[in-house]
Amino acid sequence: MAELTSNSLSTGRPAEAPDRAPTIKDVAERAGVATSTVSRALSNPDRVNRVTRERIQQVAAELNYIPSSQARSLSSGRTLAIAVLVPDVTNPFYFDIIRGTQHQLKAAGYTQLLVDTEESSEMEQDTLSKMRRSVDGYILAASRLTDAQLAEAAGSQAIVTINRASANAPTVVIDTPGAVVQALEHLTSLGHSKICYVSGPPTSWSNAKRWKTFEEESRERGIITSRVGPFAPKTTSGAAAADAAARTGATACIVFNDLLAIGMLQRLRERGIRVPEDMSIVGCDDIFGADFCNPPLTTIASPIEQAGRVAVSMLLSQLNPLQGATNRRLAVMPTHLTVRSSTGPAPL
Amino acid sequence: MAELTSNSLSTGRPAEAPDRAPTIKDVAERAGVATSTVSRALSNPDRVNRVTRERIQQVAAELNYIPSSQARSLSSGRTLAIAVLVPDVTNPFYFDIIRGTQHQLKAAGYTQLLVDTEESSEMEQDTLSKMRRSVDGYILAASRLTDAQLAEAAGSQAIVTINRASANAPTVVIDTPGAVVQALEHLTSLGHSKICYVSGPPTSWSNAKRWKTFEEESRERGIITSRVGPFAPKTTSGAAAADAAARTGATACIVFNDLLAIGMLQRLRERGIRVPEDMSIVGCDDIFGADFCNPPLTTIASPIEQAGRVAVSMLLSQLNPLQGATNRRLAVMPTHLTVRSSTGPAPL
DNA sequence: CAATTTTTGGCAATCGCTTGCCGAACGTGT
DNA sequence: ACACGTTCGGCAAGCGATTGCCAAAAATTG
Repeated sequence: MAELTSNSLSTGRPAEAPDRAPTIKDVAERAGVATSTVSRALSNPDRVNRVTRERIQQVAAELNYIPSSQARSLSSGRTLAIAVLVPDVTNPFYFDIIRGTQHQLKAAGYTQLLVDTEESSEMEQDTLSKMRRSVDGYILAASRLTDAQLAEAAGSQAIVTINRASANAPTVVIDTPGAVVQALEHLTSLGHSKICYVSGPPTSWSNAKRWKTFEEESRERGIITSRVGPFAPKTTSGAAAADAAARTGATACIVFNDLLAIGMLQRLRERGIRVPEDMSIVGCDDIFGADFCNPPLTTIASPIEQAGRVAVSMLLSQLNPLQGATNRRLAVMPTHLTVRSSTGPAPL
Repeated sequence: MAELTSNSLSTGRPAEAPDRAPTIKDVAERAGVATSTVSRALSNPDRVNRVTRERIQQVAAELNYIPSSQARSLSSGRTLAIAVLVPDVTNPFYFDIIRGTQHQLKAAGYTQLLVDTEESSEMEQDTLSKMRRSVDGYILAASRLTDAQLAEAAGSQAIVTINRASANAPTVVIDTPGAVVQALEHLTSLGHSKICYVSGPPTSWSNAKRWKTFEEESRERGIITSRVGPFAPKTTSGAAAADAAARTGATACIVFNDLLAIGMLQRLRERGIRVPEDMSIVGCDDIFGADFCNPPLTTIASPIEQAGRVAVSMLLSQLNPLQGATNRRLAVMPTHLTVRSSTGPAPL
């Protein structure tokens, strides 16, 4: 990088463009070809003779030429950027999704635009419309949109959702039913028969899904269910959640997510309700912190980072329909119950 | 959004552009003016008559016109995008920085490009050069660059660093010396006289800074110091760190960051070393989880989100030098010691 | 009311790159 | 050698904005 100034000096005449970033034109001139040839050599290598191509590539490298993504997308129509919308960047659940998408996008030469929609469907919609010109597609993690909104959006742009099934867009979800069943069996085998579901945000699809499965499966097993909430998916909502759950007389709770569960843990301890002796707690997501909270949380784990990666590949295959690719519309990530210390035998 | 199709129908003739996003030209035609006027009406309102401007704005709204950021930046030279580079998106320490920058950038009409540099200075450099055409500036959180690299980069582009002082770029740092002094006083007042510093990554500026202050201040107070490490700033490195620290015979540790400290907590518990009875631990950063780990961590807290915000405003004022703005080159965020349960009286 | 200044809006060049189209050069089969 | 199919590289027209320059219109002034 540093040597290229000296490099242009070595051409004989002083460097023409002292500082300004080199453009395709600079490369073309220096290589003695037209800009169109440079363009092709760089982005459509087969279209140009090998020796020409190599010369151009060499010159480009010497000049440290980097094509302007703006100019490129202006003329080509593709931006090579994908927006990833998450309800809350500080929620650890999304960390791994973000990392997963980031990895996969970068590998494919795309840029990731991360947007925090602050749990607001308005903001989500707004972003969707404001960014439509600047990205090729969207990944919506835990979208708060209604079905209708989602359908409309998916009609005009490439979208993949995570943890939000929809008939209109490809989706990657985690296997909630399977997960709930595992949790339920774990709890019943420990002797619990009165179990409470601690509900997350009303606009959350996965919350609805979890509750539904929980209720159905519980009925089948003759478990007495109750439900409290909704609560915001934050540790700070845990106190209220814990109090509400304690009142129901349940001996175990399945909690919408780990954030809430961890908050509950703290509150229960304050109130002298022992976990798991008096009350068992099962969380969801196995987020950062679930393993070192007190007590460590039994929780439903899932390969979240992979979910992000899968979402990206689904989106990209939607954007660049390859030959033999069977466009998957749905991916279900497996789950497993990670048992730690927040669950134990039911009190007598 | 939905009404605009019907809107164009109501003009009498069928909608001209059925689907394609409306361009400035569409707006111009519909409003009966030239594109240049539309451009001005929208981004330089004083340059155009009030009634014309309002008509244009109305038409733009009807059409749901959104200017193409690519086209805009091609001609104007500004991208209205800022890249934020962090060493590890899944490190909770950066969450709040990210959220802070995101907020502030959005408020100023900028787009945030988040990049995970994976603790690698090569990747950081690479990003810096690859993105130079697509962003107006960079925020480097905990940069791993050398001084020389940083200086070079800062020479050709707008940069603000966080937690990395540099003569060449404006910086926001947290008040490490103050923090270390607080921690030290806390520990000495509890009777500790042999304290170990648990070191983070060798390329981390704040690590170096913390160690330096620790050593100096300890010397003044007659404390016997030791140092172990370096360790990667992850909970998984905590085990090795704990073992190493235990060997030193120190009764208290000041740990590079909370991630590492939390990992140590787990290991110490496994080994039956009680915290704080046998060993006191002080972390840094007060990240998510520091309050609910076991035992809750005494740590040095700092307004991280605000650091992100400040960094953004420093960067923006660098980009758009306002009139009376005294361009600050350095912002120091205050710190305070949050005492929880991981520190206690020194063993006899 | 003429002269001058200020507003206001349009023209057209430009930003850097992609791509459809075309012609030159180069093989090939007969 | 001739007609024909390929390959390769250049020309030039955009992509959708911004902006310097200019002229028409309006406002101000003496």
